[in-house]
Amino acid sequence: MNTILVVDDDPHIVRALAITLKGQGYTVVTATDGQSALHAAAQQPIAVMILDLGLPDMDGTAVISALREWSSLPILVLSARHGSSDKVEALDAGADDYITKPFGLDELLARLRALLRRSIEPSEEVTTVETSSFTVDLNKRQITKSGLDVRMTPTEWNILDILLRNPDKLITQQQLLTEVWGPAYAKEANYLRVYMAQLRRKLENEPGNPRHLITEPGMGYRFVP
Amino acid sequence: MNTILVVDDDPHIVRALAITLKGQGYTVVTATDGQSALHAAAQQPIAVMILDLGLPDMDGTAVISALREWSSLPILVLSARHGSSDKVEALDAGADDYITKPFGLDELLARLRALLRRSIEPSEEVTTVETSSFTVDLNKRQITKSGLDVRMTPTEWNILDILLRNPDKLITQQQLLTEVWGPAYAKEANYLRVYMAQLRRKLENEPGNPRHLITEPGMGYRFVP
DNA sequence: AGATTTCTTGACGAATCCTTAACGCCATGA
DNA sequence: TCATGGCGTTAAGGATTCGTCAAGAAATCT
Repeated sequence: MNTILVVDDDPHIVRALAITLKGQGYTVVTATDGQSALHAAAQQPIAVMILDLGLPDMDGTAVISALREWSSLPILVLSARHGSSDKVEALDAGADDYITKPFGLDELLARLRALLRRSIEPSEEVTTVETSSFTVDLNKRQITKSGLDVRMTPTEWNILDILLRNPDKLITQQQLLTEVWGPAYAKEANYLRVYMAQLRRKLENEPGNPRHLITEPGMGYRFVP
Repeated sequence: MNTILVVDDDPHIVRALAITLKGQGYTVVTATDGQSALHAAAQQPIAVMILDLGLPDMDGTAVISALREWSSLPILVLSARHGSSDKVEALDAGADDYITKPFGLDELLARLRALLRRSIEPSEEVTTVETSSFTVDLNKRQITKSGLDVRMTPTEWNILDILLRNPDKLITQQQLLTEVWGPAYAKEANYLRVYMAQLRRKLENEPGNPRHLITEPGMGYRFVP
């Protein structure tokens, strides 16, 4: 189910929110400062982030800006500050909604639903990709090659997923690195070389002479069906 | 530019909002009741709808539900009612945001920007350039010439990208050199000669007699579709 | 806690790309 | 006619990037 990331420095609020959200059927992940919030967002796919602006280690808008460097997940801001300049600042930094404390739980949940409703749309449709040497079901995360199932590690999946959802499109090394490892790793092209080799060994008929996972020297990689 | 549809039964508010929004560079369309609002939304592409809940002819949530039957455009609700049940109702009917009157104009504008930011994404620009001898998809970075894919090196692509995004426009050698190699190389016209020759060999039917990648002696180069 | 899988890191030859220089062509003007 | 300057073409070296392998660290599972 959808995973919500709750970020607040007050453990009471975090626990109360977590209980409420779990009661609604969401999966909940928590953080109590900006650094761990960013880390948590990079670890797993998050559907919506609920962010308190008053964090101990860094400014709330700084968290938003840092996240927006590499992610477009919806952000719902909680804040005790009613000043309109705070709202404008947070929204323009990249937040999607802003509620002031104290707030009604039912309103929070309704706004959450509104954000989730939008973020569901784009996926679907392209669920299964077929080539001459392998078949991938992107939703079930299942790969078949000549009748046999192929297992992928999490990192391998992330890379493959990006490439397969953009057939024929050149994906920059930077894009791949920031999407999979985060913006701090944008120059570690080693990783890509290692993982592309593994993907080819698992998927291509002739790993040394790939026909679907193509290298564009100096630029990036491309999936050709 | 983006078109905003303002719906409110109070003409004063409509006019005030319209003036403010136009001042921000938006195009504004107005309506004072639910029926004409739905009609206006059907007439033209609307980027965001700002909707007052207290309309004379029909309930505000009814307008939202009716609109959501066929459109997914972002809706920002204005309302004098502070009750959380009103908010939940409107948001669950399909609204994307909810502000209670009285509201700060700068907050309204910030929330508007947040909604617009999200709705821009899906319109992936179809940047594909076609000529009599080759086809280029600038988004995918893919080039086709008589059915076959053509590969480009990073430098070749940088030059081609600049020329193709400015059809019929003369690009000086300085511009190309500074964009691709940096300002320190602004006088190394050798590079351009070498790379233009390679581009022509890969793209033109008669590389010695180019029809699309034209030299303007003493000045620069020009792409002619 | 131990075992297994996964991730990170470094090094090397091979492949690719960039730079540079040399030469021929053509138009212009002395 | 010849000299000059800008442009096109080609080829070779040196620099960069890529594929591959292996081994230790970290994370995950049992």
